[in-house]
Amino acid sequence: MRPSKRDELVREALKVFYQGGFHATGMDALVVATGISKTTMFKHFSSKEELILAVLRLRDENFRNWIIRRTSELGRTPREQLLALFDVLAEWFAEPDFRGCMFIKASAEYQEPDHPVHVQSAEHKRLLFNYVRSLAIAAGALKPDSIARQLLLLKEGAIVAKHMGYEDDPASDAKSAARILLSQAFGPQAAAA
Amino acid sequence: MRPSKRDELVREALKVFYQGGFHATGMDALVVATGISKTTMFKHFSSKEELILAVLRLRDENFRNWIIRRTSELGRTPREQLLALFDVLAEWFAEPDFRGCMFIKASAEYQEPDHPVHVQSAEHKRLLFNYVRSLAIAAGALKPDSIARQLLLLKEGAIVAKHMGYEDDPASDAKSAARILLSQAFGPQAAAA
DNA sequence: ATTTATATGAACCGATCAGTTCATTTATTC
DNA sequence: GAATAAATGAACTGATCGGTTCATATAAAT
Repeated sequence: MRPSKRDELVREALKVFYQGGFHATGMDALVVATGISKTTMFKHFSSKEELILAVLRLRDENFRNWIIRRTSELGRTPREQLLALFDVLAEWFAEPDFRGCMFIKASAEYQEPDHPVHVQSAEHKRLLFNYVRSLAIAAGALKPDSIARQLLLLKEGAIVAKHMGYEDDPASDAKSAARILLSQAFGPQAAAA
Repeated sequence: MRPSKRDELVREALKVFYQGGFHATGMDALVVATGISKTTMFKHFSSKEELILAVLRLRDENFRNWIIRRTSELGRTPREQLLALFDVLAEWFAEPDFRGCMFIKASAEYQEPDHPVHVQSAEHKRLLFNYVRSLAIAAGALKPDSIARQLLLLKEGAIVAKHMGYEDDPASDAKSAARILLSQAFGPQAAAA
């Protein structure tokens, strides 16, 4: 079995759902957008929800790998990488097709706390937290969990602000706030990054 | 004209949309939930979208007034009120029916930047920013716009984290971060709040 | 009591929803 | 070239979507 059609469907559905939303995008719209027949779609996925879950899995993989790769490229030390998170954010915001965080939007459309889509969206945030915490630990932060949570609050806030469009450069605001928080996270006497 | 039915509809629709989402809540569901006939609904609002806009106007009024009142009650000085923002946030999160920010969710479902629902949701955030900035100015912050934006990034991030359920007490994390940012916002020599 | 405005129920509209059925076609593989 | 598997198009299901029509009923105001 060459799963190319299935993968192609998930890849294209990711784009369409990301731009158009989940409820607002019907399966027939996916047929038009992908050129894949509805029969084939429902042979690979027994429901729209399962397709959405597959899309979210791919998004998590792509997005998290990209974050890890770019922070590694932009920062030499773990502490620099923590700060570089917000430069990566700025790169993302600058993409012409930027439409906010797919997981925030997914959990906004599927609100019930134990809905599979909601649960899986939260899992992405936990995995990202694990990465940021590992950087904080490697950097020698006094309270790595705490600083990781705080930095990620800034990140989520910036994503929301950018997506809603009421702020011009939230990544820059988040970065300057992060710099202050980081300067406190290694003890009062620690040197700057 | 006694506009009681219209107001009653908007008040009830606010609850149902907030709990169930916009696309996922049909007009017939509102008929069941409110007991108001569909004929009457479309006599007051020419479309579902207009009803949603009226709901968002009410939400903005209620929510912003509540924030202003509670911060005033919890903090004596403007600077205390800036910090109290995050105690108000914690109160909100503790409400049993908490379901995140209605405006974040609305702009997640209506993504096009110039869609009326998206535009009006962003306007709510701007109005809230104006209030926080006025507190920062009254408190004598060096860069009131900057600190207001930073504090609001923490607020939005905390709302998202709480709604998605991947963090237990994001309001507390946001508050401790806010304390650090505030301590820098009045100059290196300024006393703590 | 009569006018005027507001609200009602229920049937109805065409469009779209997620999902199914089925006969046919296109590739792979041996 | 026969067998096997994957994909197709198109029609179809029943439910629901936002929104309309219309005749009736319920008020309040004069």
